[in-house]
Amino acid sequence: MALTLKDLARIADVAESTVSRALNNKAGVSEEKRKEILKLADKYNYSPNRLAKGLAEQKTKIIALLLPDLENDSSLKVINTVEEELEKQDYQMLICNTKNDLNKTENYLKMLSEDQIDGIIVLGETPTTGRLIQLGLDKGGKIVLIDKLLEEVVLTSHLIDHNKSGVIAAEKLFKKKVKIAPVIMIGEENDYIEQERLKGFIEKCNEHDIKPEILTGIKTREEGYKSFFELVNKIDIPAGIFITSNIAAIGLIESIKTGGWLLPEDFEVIGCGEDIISKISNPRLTIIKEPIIEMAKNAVLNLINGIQSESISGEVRIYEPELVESDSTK
Amino acid sequence: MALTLKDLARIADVAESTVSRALNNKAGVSEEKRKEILKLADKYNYSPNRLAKGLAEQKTKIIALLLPDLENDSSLKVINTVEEELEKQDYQMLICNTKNDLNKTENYLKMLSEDQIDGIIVLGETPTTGRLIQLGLDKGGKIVLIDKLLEEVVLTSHLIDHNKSGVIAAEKLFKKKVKIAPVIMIGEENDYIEQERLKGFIEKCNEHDIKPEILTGIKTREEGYKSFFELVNKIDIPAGIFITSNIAAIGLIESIKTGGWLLPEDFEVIGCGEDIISKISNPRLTIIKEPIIEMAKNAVLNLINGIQSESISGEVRIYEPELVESDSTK
DNA sequence: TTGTAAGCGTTATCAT
DNA sequence: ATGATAACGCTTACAA
Repeated sequence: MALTLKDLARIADVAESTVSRALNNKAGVSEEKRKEILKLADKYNYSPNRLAKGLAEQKTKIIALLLPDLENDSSLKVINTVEEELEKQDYQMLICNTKNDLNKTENYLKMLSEDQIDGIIVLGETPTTGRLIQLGLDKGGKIVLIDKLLEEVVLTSHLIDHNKSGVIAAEKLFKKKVKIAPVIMIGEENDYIEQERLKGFIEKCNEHDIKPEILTGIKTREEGYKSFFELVNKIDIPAGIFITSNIAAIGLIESIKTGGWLLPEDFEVIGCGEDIISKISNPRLTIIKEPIIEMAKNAVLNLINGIQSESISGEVRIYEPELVESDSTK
Repeated sequence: MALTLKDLARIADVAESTVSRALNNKAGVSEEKRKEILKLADKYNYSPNRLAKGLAEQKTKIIALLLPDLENDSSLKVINTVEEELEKQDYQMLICNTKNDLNKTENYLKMLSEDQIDGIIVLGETPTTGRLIQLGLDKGGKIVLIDKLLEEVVLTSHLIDHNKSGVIAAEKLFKKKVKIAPVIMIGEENDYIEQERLKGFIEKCNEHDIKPEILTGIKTREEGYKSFFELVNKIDIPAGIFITSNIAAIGLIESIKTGGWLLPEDFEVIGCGEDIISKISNPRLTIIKEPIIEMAKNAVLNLINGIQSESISGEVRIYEPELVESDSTK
């Protein structure tokens, strides 16, 4: 159907190897012949077959992105960034949504091992078993992690210092009203990330000799809304609140306003992660920003670098979250 | 490195063709041998090489999803749905973000034509030239469109009746206060989709012998906010507003409330598209829902069906938008 | 510089 | 039912 390299060789009346060299800018062809071949390739609109190339070269220039979900803004950001970086380098990306399901993950890993892909980027809570590393090792450990812990041989782990998030939030909430216990609202109680944030928050509070108020299981807008009333029953003085779920923050803000309190005058609120929600809340949410775009970018660079240099480093990079102030704090 | 079919054949002491038949459940192997081979394959953890398979079979079980951006919720929904459906059928997906850029698109199309992918799903405003069809024809026109117009041979076009969106919105806004001109706020003025919505809206208004108020260029939250004041200068009676950008709707709602008006009592607001924003607005936004998930699902089904049946139908399916009432209308 | 031929890991055709 | 072998489209020693 489509023109092949073989056809091109016949047309140019040279050997296939010569065409291959010419097309790939490799030494061993006279400039004269190369130009001629390139012209013909262009004229006949030749396009190489990646499968054949991959088979011969043992590399595909395709990498896979394993994600735990496709629900939130940050997944989208990562996809976006990874895609952008890959495209620059002529790589392509397969999206694998594991949905936090081990079966689906296994399934994908099996597919990927068949695909001869060059590398994998694993994001966040994607559940994995030993098979991940097994697969990786086949290709020389070309795996990069973003915000995920794994005691396995990987190229690079890009981690967020979630503890620091808690510290920063506590620090900010303390600034002006030292005597009031700040509040932290987290989602899943035994989630590693939430635990880290919580620890950092508590630590910082302890420095000030104060015990923070802790509410757990606040993930939805409704839970955010209700949590406020739960809160005002416990404490009667306005305070600062660090709430890790932005969607819950929306509910929280609503309930504060509904209750007749002023924001940020009475209650300061800090969210976590810069997404669309934090931008459209009213007032706009002050947040602890996690540099996921930078992380994703570096992840891709690391991966491609690792693929091309055949090295297995096993490096760990820690990224610091950062306070981005908007109108929900003063 | 990894075990190949050839190795397996040697181990089982049979010909490669026999192993291939056994592995692929094809006729021509005794049950006895098949079982034996399957057991060995399992034991040695054999996994086929998709590249080689693809090369031999001339099909890859990979399809590409071309999108105009990776910014909004609906892109995410489509990715999510497409991925889900494909995974069921053991297909994989390459994400190609064209960013509404013809160069990037061309680039991708070139890559894709090298990839020997089995099909393409093109979403929305992805800019395309004749090369798309050219590429498609090579593989027999395995292209499916979602919410995109293209006068080219494709398998199926899945289109939203955007005109109807305008009609439904106008209808709803009219219901109770027949004498007041409803308002429509759209974004890009010469965007096809917005034009259709506008036309439908105007048509319906005309049925009631009323000229609607039309505001264009309302895309951001800020524009939504300001548009309200622009509006109250023109009309002095509370009215209903159909605003096609949800993010702008957030601004609009804010300004209405800031202005001291009640919502939905004074101003009814209808948005477009069911995304996270419409759910977290306060009050929750009544919207014209476009069935993109259903469309995406059907698109995948169509595509895979088309790939397997080698047919080129050229069908068009129209999807009707639907009013989903929340609290911003009464 | 150029060509020949083997090899990448499968499937498919044709004998046996 | 089974096996040998060509074919898929490319790269890459090795020869010439």
